[in-house]
Amino acid sequence: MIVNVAMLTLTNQIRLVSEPMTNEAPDGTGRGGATSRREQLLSAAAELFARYGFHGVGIDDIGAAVGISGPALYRHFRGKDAMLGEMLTGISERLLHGGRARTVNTPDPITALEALVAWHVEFALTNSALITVHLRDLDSLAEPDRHRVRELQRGYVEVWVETLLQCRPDLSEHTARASAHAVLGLINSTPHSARLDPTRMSELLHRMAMNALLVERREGDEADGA
Amino acid sequence: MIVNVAMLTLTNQIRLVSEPMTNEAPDGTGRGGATSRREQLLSAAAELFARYGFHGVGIDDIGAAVGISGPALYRHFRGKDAMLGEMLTGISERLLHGGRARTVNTPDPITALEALVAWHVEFALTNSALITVHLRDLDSLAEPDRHRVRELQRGYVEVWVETLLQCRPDLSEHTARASAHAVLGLINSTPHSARLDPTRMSELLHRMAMNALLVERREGDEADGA
DNA sequence: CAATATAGTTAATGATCGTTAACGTAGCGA
DNA sequence: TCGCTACGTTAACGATCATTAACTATATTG
Repeated sequence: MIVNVAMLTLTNQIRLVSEPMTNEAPDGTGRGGATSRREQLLSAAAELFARYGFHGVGIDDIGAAVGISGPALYRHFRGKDAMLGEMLTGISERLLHGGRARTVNTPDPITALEALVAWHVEFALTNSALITVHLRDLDSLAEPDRHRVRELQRGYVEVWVETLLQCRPDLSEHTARASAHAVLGLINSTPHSARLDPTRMSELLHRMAMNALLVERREGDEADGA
Repeated sequence: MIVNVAMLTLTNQIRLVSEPMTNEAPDGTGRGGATSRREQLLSAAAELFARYGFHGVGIDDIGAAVGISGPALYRHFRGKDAMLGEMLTGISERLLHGGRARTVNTPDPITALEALVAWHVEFALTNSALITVHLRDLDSLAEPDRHRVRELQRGYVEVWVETLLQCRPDLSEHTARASAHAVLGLINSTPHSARLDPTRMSELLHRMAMNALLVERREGDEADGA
């Protein structure tokens, strides 16, 4: 339904002729250095989910994207839902831990905020498919995973809110949270954007984000209390 | 699959008991003043598509959301695809025409940019479901509609780029386009955001957007030429 | 009042899709 | 060499879902 039929059959042909039959890590858990089948599948699925949405991608499409066909996927994942779950919890954990790591032991709040912005910009530019899926298909997740992802997301936003409040004591917590969401939206727009080269794009997003966050506001912002 | 079963059956009951059987506009094209069935269906579908994605919503879910059941939808639309098509072309046209209308006959470029920001902020706050669908399900569109929507989107971004370039002659066109996308991402983040009350939210987004756009840059931005 | 258009209903159909079953094979350790 | 495991394959199953068919009721109109 998605890729052309030529590619479906061709990849199979190619696999039989030229592929050295996965000589990387012996175990299926992907502990080895080279990219295991699991990682190949997750990466391909992320790309497909980003473009067509979770429900718009079939198991056969995912398999075909890495040169295997259809149900072979069940040798590596418990199912299609499990792939999405692993994908989203993975990205959420990486974001949260990266954000935390970059804000502790900083000399002053502004430096911490700069580090946070730099971290998210770098992540979004490097993993744009994951960013798209994480914005798009969270509600396609089954309950145990969805709750976990939401908690991780909340924690990540909390890192932003705390850092921002230290830079801007004039803001209410509500306003700081809304500002954080807005700037994350700005940075996460990269997948849809006409991109410059990575260096310029990174600089541009960084500067826009900092200036959006550090605007001086006039009187009466935190009047709404709780 | 989406709404609970109780609601599905209950709405049917309620319809039989209390609904005055659509006494608004006589024609099905929705020319009348009150909301016609078509508009009810479009609105409900937008909400559902926004939350679950186009492929995640069934025809029965859409019908149930307005108190009719399943295939009754085909009395108003040629199919599910046609609903999405109408939804996305509609929103894209409204955005483009609104943007154009607000930038002609402005005294100076900065005022035009303010008007553009105000327009998009107002639109995004008022139609957050449509914004989400339009970011999310464009690729679920069949070919004639998709092309049209993309052209309208491109035109809208072009309005932003032209206005921004008048305010910021120091920017290259590439940089202006990337900036426009980024600010649209900032404003479009509203659906995912912990919202303040509309007035404060609107002010916050407006101020953040203007400051993101009107940052003074240091030397050497437009050096990349074409 | 008959006729017709409008807007519903339920049942059936056909395609798609996730998942499982049954089976094959290459590599490897005892 | 004998099995065991990892990793594929294709075929079948069952559910879901968009769409169509067949039918009903209400309201307007000549």
